[in-house]
Parts: sequence; structure tokens; C-alpha cells
Amino acid sequence: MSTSNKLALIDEYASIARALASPHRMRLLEQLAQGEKGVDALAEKTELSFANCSQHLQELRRVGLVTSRREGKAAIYRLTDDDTLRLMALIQKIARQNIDRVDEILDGIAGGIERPEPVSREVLAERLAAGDVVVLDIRPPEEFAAGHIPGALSAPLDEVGQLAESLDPSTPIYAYCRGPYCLYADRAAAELRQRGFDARTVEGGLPDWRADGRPVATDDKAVDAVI
Amino acid sequence: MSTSNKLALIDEYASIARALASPHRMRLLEQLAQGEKGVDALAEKTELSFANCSQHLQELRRVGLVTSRREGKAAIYRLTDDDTLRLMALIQKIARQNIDRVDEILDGIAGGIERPEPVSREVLAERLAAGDVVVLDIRPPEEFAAGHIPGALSAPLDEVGQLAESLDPSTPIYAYCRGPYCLYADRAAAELRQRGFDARTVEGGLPDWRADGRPVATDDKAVDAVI
DNA sequence: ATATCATTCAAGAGATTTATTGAATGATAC
DNA sequence: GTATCATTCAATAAATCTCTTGAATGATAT
Repeated sequence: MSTSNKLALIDEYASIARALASPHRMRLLEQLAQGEKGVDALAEKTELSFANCSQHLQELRRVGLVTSRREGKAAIYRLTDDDTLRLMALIQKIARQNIDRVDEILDGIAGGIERPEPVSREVLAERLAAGDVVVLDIRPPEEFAAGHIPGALSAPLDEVGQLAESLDPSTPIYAYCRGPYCLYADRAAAELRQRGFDARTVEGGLPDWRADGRPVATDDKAVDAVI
Repeated sequence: MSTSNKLALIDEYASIARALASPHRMRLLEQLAQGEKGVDALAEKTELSFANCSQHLQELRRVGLVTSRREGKAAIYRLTDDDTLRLMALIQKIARQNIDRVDEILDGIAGGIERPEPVSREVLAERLAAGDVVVLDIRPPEEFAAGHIPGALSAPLDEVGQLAESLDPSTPIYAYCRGPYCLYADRAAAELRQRGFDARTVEGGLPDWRADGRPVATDDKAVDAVI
């Protein structure tokens, strides 16, 4: 009785892990960490067939990692709450600490140049307040427009080089993007370091910043203020 | 290049989730959360064949959730660090919040009687210091001997009824066991409530208490002091 | 009502994971 | 060295998961 209940309980716990145990579903969660999206947008971003994408989303919903609502014809999916985000971040942290291959990949992306430790969001907030640092948002412009760290400049990856020419090499640069899964900030920081800047990444991404309860700007007023 | 690296990275993250995505491996982790153990002890506890148990443990080791060392002929496995514990706790929390079936099972175990909210470990520590509460450790005596909350009484599940006769019904009782997976404390508290005691469970179990950095007694001196 | 669009459902072939078996390794004792 | 014990490795059949296909649903527009 107690034993069978216990086993049933553990089955349910394992089912949550199983939902995460597919690269496709991980990518879907990564996308949803940027904000809610419809099935068609997710299918396109992840290059999954429509039906397959829908099935993966249902699996995630079945274990409560995401929820969905109808909006006209469209089904809009979103992460259930910050716990889903915390779960992803914890898995990613364990991977960096314990799987050599993960650290190798992250080193490889840094292009052989020394990769400084990411800056904590707390330090970022302090230096932003002090105004002695430039913060770059490396995500696509649409995502920047939908929400960004107040005071950050929009710097899509393919425009970082150009933007660098207008920056002062003596001012430190902190780059962030979507979060632990997203490598935009890593690549941007590596490129900037190669050009002689003191560039670092920020721990986590905008979703983590949000999860901290920190302010988010939703248009480009803040950018004007900084420029 | 960046894309393929990103996919490789996500594959690794998913591999950690895949390692957790089996009830057998979950049970192994639950056992290891009580302390390090050899392969034979784990095989016996989980009723897995020896070779199968070894293979599951290797899978967990491959992704860094557990580590092992040799001690003579024996291979001793242990959780790599507290992050593994945090991962299990987070999954379990998400399951309770989002999967109805999980809450149903926990309610069922309570035997139809109202199930009060678990007491936080912080509150437990305060009331222990104040001395106005009885704390019961519902795990097997060997596990109690290997480490317990200072001041707790050893009360294996099948002895709780007997012990209850010597307790004062006006003093609240807090019961704990191995942690979120373990139902001993839930059952003990339910039985005590049926006998008219004000009995509650403690959030998490001994591993969580340890992870908090709180003191752990390793023999029964503390029990003598309380009795 | 019918048409259309976005999404979900259902069934089956293909790929992956799992448990079992028996052999191989590694460490200790003699 | 050989014997013994605990563990790991390797190969296979069975179970499970995954993707594709095509049909079914649900919501809106006409």
C-alpha cells in the first residue's frame, strides 16, 4: 500500500524528468523562456513539423512545465511559472560543472581567448546604477523591444562589430542574451575581447533578470537616455 | 557552427534530464540522498538485479549526478553535491504543484484526515531551541544512528503507536524522515493525528536539513539529553 | 450553413532505451 | 601464482519513445 503509493509517486516525479529528456523539448522550453509563443512560431523556430511540435508541447503541458490558452484560432503556450526556469537553470549549472564536454564547447565558442567568469546580475545592477559600464543586449531587435534591462543597448550579434567602433575601449562591457542556453552573449563578448575591449557576459539572461524581480524596460526610451 | 554547438550543448542538458527520467534511477538517487552506499546495498534496496543496478548507477555517474570511489572490492556511490539534491527537490515541488495525481496520492496517505501544511525547517529549528515541541525521526534505527537532527527521538514507523503512549498530547509533534520522496513522516503524522495529537511533518528530510548547513548529531547522546 | 485556418488526435514504422544473460575485469586473500 | 568476491562490460530481445502521415476538432469568417 504505502510501497505502491511511493512507487506511483516516484513514477510521477520521473515523468517530469522524462518531459525534459528530449533536446527538442529543451529547445521549446528555451524559446518559451523568452516569452509566450504560438505553436506555429515554435514549430518554425525549432524546425519541427507542426504536429510533432504540438505533441511535444502537450507532453510538456501534461507534466505541468508549460500551460496554454486559446486566443482565437491560436494556442498560446507559456512556461507555467519560474520553477520551470529554475529547473532549466539548475540542469544547465550541473552540466557545466560535471560534463567536460559542455565546458569544452563553451571554451570553443570563446575562440581560444581566455573566458572570464560571467558577471553576477547583482554586480551588473550595481554598476548600471553607478553608470560606469556599457550593457549590451545581444538578442534580436524584436526581443529587445519586447523587454530588456533598463539602460541596455540593443546589439544584435551581427551588428556588434559595427557598434564596437562607437564605444570607448576603456569602459567595461557586459553582454547578456536569452539565458544559459543562448550563446549570443558568449560570442559577442569573445568578439569584443578580440578587439581589445574588456567584455564579459552576464550570468543568466533576461528571463533570469526578470525572475530576480528586477525592472524591465519595454521600449527603447532607456536606450535613448544612455546614448 | 554556433548553431551546431548550441544543439550539442542542448543535447548534453537533455542527457542530464534523461538520467533522471527513470523511476529506478530516481529511487537510486533517493537512497543515495540518505548517504553513500555500495552497489550491492543499492541493488537490494531497489530490488534491481546487480548488473542492472550497476548500469543505472553508471548512467547517473556519466552525467555527473553521482560519483563513485573504490573501497577494497566495493564501489561506493554518493551524490556529487547538493545540486543533485536541489534538482530532486525542485522536480518534486513542481510535481506537487502541477500534477493532480501527486497531490491525490499524498492526500490518500493522510487517510482522509485533514493534512496540515508541513512545518518549515526554520520554524522547526526555532521551536527545538525553545524546547516546546517533540521531534520524531521516522526512519529506520540504523539511519537515525548514522545522523539525525539533534534533539530528535528515533521513532521507526512501526513503533510510533507504542511511543505515542509515553508522549504528552498537549505538546506538538513534528515528524521527519528521508525527505520529499519518503512517506514515513506523512504516515506517522497521520497516525498520531488520529490518536489526537497535534502532529505535523517537516518540510524536506534529513538531507535537506543537512543541505541547509544545520547541525547533525551522529549518535544517540542528543536523545538522552531530551529524554 | 460552409469554408478556412490552427491545432490536436490516432496509428504505424523506425529508433532508442531497458533488463537479462554470461563473460571479463580489478582487488584482495591465500 | 590461484581463488574469490564485487563490480563492470557486451550482446541481445523486449519494451518504450519518436516522427510522420492523414484524419478530426474547434474557432472564426463569410
